[in-house]
Amino acid sequence: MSLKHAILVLLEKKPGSGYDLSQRFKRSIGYFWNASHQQIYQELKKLSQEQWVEFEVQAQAERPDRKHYRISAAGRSALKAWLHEPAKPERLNSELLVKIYAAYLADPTALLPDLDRRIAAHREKLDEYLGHEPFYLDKRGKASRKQSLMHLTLRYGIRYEWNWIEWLTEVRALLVDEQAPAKPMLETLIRASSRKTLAKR
Amino acid sequence: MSLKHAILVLLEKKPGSGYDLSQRFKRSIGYFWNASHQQIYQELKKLSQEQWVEFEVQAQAERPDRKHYRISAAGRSALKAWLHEPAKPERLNSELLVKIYAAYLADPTALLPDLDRRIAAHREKLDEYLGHEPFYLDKRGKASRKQSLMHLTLRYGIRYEWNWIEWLTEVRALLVDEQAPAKPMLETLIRASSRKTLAKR
DNA sequence: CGGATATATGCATACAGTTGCATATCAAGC
DNA sequence: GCTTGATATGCAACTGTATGCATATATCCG
Repeated sequence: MSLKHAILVLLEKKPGSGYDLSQRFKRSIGYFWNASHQQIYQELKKLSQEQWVEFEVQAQAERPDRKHYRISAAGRSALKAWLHEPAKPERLNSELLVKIYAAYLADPTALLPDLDRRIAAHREKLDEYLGHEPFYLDKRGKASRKQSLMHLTLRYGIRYEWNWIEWLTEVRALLVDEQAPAKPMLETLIRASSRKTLAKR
Repeated sequence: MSLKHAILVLLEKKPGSGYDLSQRFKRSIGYFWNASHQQIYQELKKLSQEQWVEFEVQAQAERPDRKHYRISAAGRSALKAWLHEPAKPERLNSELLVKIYAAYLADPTALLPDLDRRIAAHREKLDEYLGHEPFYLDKRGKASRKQSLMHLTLRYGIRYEWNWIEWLTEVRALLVDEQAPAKPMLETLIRASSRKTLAKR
């Protein structure tokens, strides 16, 4: 499980409450990890039982009390140890892909609402992420390794969203026009690049 | 949950045993859905309780008995109904990305074994998927909608693996050379393409 | 004045997915 | 002869994630 570690990383960068963390999951690192507030609160409880985080209650006038969490020394070394452990292979399970694979069973337009909703959602995220990038591009050259790594994770998010948009647009074209889509440029690139890497080996 | 529906789709295409299904998950549609044999057997049990699938036991000499499953009429209409329901938004959680985000805490080479393992795994899958594609390309023009849809899901798999390879290679370069990677061509394409779509709206 | 949204935390339950184990046969390789 | 791997199915226990509910205050908007 790495929700534990995702929380530890966030707290290592900056302490905060469960609520703060859920905002940060939504607003800043959503391009590689998502967590609901319930998961976060439960995980923080476990983490403080393990002594990997500490907290102090902050009473607030006219606002509910906050538990201000920060990572402990034990938590910090657990994080470092985790970085040296092998990661388990990613597992891809996409409901939408299953639907598209099965789409021949229904009429061609049945999936259009889903497709359009998803394309719009990915466009929105892409815009958001592209809006974050100038921050990193501005300080090129003088960027620290930490900054460069954060930038790369953002670029993963950009690639991911863009990939979905391109592909879903192809699928949409097939369902609407009832014909195979024109071969997009990227496909050619993929094949060219992969032939190169294949030749190299 | 769509493991249920993934199984129904597979049985709709071709009946078979739990073992057969686990092979098909591994070998043919792994580019969008993965399931372990335990999950499959449990799900098949539930599906036959719901009367969405039927089975007959086939005794085999010198091999364990098989349960040969096929989809029922009720299962087929459940599948069709499901196609018209909205899909829930995809949720992205990548352990490796969390590690890369946190990599500044350890020495730069700590993640290299993970990266190399993952790059090799994605290359292997990419090769496998590229090997499947000629089958679809050969019958272009005379391909049915069903075939085209299957082809598109394969292309998703190809894009997915390629995307990982490209990006992981950038990350590796940063960790090894301790410098920001050269801006790859794709990144430029992404930005160009997105500006177009932004302008269109 | 009512409804939506933001702040702030949490419990209980259900469902999904993983891990470890168990059983049984046969073929291939060392 | 022994191990490994493929065929074939399954239980039990555990971990992880999702869903629904509960509470409390304040602000913003119409």
